[in-house]
Amino acid sequence: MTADHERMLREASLRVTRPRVAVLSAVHDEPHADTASIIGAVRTELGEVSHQAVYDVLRALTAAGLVRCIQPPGSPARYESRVGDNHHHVVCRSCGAVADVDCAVGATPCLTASDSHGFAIDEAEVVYRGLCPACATAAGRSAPPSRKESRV
Amino acid sequence: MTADHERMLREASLRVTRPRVAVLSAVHDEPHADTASIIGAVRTELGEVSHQAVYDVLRALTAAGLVRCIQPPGSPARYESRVGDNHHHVVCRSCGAVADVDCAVGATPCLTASDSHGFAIDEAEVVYRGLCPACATAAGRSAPPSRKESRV
DNA sequence: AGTCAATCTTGATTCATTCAAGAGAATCGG
DNA sequence: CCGATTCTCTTGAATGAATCAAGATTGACT
Repeated sequence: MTADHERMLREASLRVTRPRVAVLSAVHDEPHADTASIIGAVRTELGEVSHQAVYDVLRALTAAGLVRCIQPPGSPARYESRVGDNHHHVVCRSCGAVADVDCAVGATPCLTASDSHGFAIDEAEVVYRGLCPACATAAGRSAPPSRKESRV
Repeated sequence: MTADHERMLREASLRVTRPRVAVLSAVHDEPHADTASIIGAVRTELGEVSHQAVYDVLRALTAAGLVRCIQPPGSPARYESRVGDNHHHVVCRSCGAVADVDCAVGATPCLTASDSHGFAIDEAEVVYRGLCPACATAAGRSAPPSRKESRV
């Protein structure tokens, strides 16, 4: 429902425009979508929209805290709507799929650096790497599938 | 001391060429150097060397486990010579400086995800973000940081 | 030395992202 | 409701990292 998204924009003191609502919907509909997928989804809904607009919107939404940007190496930027909680990501080495991973229960061990070299650390992001179920079984018998889209 | 680096290459079954020795030296001399810096260092030592050669060499060295590639968001790829131990990195939000951070607890505590969604996780990389000492003091008196809450 | 395969050079290309300038639209005070 | 203001979108071009392709060199082994 777009009414929710409109309200989210207003509450974040952002102007409500159709590209913004569409981008927000796209990120909610397909978590971990990369920029190209988002542009595609927005254009499916609204017709032609400039990629520049999508980039601007994503930046504004990220700055407002409505979406979160993750940048896995070897993949374009991806966005997700889960914000404000402490969760990380696992990225498939083979196909690039991304899934959410809640932080290991307990004391968040890795967030306590032993020697911070004087850095004022305020955030830590953990990226797990491995094989997704599909690629793991595929690798067991033949060549793994080539890189494709993110899938929850 | 190029003799050591030559030996490292031979022990990894890699051909010993001047570009390779120079790249290996550069990575050892300047930890966390980005690709452009490495190209610069190599050219300072050898004269003109194609960037393609440096890319190829870095890939070969990474595959052989002689160097490690880290890819902080918003920065080109960086390389370091510390391999085989479990350590992570802290990246300055302001200037992009990178420093090593030893994992606080035990050997590989970060590999314990609470729910792996069936992924076969074999590695975890932790990226801490914050301000380096220089940028922290600079931000203290001039432009104050506009950062949001520190969500771990 | 001679041979072969790995490596480097040259040059072009892809891709994600950003920059710049102007047209257009959302919000707010009247 | 309406105009003014400011933010947002469109258009078009540019940047920068990294990759691809083809041919020339060169290291390693016999």
